[in-house]
Amino acid sequence: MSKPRGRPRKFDEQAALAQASGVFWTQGFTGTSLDELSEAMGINRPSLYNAFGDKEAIYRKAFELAVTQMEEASGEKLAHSDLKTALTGFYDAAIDVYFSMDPPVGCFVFCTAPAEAIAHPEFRDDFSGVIKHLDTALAARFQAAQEAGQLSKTTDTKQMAKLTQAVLHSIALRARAGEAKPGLRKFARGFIDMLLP
Amino acid sequence: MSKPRGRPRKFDEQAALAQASGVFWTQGFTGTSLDELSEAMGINRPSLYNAFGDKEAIYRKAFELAVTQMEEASGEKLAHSDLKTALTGFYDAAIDVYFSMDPPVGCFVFCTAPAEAIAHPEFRDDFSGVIKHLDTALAARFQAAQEAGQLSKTTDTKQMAKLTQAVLHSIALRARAGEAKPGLRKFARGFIDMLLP
DNA sequence: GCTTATTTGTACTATTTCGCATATAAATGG
DNA sequence: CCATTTATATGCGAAATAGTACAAATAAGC
Repeated sequence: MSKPRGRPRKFDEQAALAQASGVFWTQGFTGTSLDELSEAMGINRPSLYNAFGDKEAIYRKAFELAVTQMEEASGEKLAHSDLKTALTGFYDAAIDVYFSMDPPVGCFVFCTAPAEAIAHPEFRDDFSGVIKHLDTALAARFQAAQEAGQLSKTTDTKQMAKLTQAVLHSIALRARAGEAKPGLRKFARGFIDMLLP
Repeated sequence: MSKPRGRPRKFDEQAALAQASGVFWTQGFTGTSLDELSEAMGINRPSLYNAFGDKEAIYRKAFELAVTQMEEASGEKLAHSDLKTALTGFYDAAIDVYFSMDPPVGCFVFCTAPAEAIAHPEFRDDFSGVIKHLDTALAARFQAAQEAGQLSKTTDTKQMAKLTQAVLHSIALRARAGEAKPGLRKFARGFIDMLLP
């Protein structure tokens, strides 16, 4: 609890990472220079290394932060007791994030991260982890719905989870391609209606 | 028909672009240097500029080539008279492309291209064009199935096309995340079975 | 054979990039 | 007040990068 010994930091670590996240999000890992990061985070390069490590480490921490925020926002919506409401809220939350910048940039995880996944296996593992985590979260939600009698016992919850995530993937990509928000929301609703008539 | 005037080229334009496509595919636009391209294509830098233009121009031509090959392969499968066979072939063809390299790299269009779409609006338009083109092709295929009596007249063919493409998007991303081929084929088949019971 | 047209290859430049060395600043502990 | 610890700031340096100038090479046209 005692204050750290040396000169105090001039920046907030989380806020700085949030800035870094925004830059990586729009420009990608290789497309972002340390000078740009330094500028956006308000920290000069030597302090960056001191606080976060090299460029890869900064990227992974920024990525993790973006994922955490995303999972918290959508996870909350997904927990709603009514499945249809839960799914609608889940997609809407994601779409809101995809359109949170100007111009809209789509998804960090599903649009930016994949490009670096081949050259950087650690990035690929981070990326793969998000997909798997979401698979299990969605499958668990569908299983809960089955037990609550909102869903037929015969439906394959894992397959349904993958399909639900597929729609999210598509929305992410379409948002980055420049499609408008209402069309994407409509697409999500159409899918939900088909799933839960 | 007469032979061109000056010194003849030492390389085949299409083959060289195919090589460039492979490099961009795995490393992205910013992740690829002109030296790497020069090396992979077997053409030194000044000749690259002379033949194709700058790095952006090379990228767009390589992208276009990859898209064309992809659309030809999957379009052929999609044309099969039986809808179920057509869709199965469509996905299998795509999956084969996604696993055609070692290690498997997933999709150029849906995994690599999106990352550059914000910084390069021309790339975004190329990317967006593929999505729209596939939307119309799939919708047309479903409409044909309706007219052939293989599909209920009440189904929304456009929505169905988007859903079908969503599954493709997801397969592309999962392939890049490192998921294995059989699981992705199974996912596709599960979707088709759900669509056409 | 000579001119013209085009490609190739070497070499160059200006810029950007990452990472670090070194010195200075700002805090705590005693 | 002094030693210790940590952060900041300036700036260096080696490597990579995009793009180009220029001369040599290789063809066709006449």
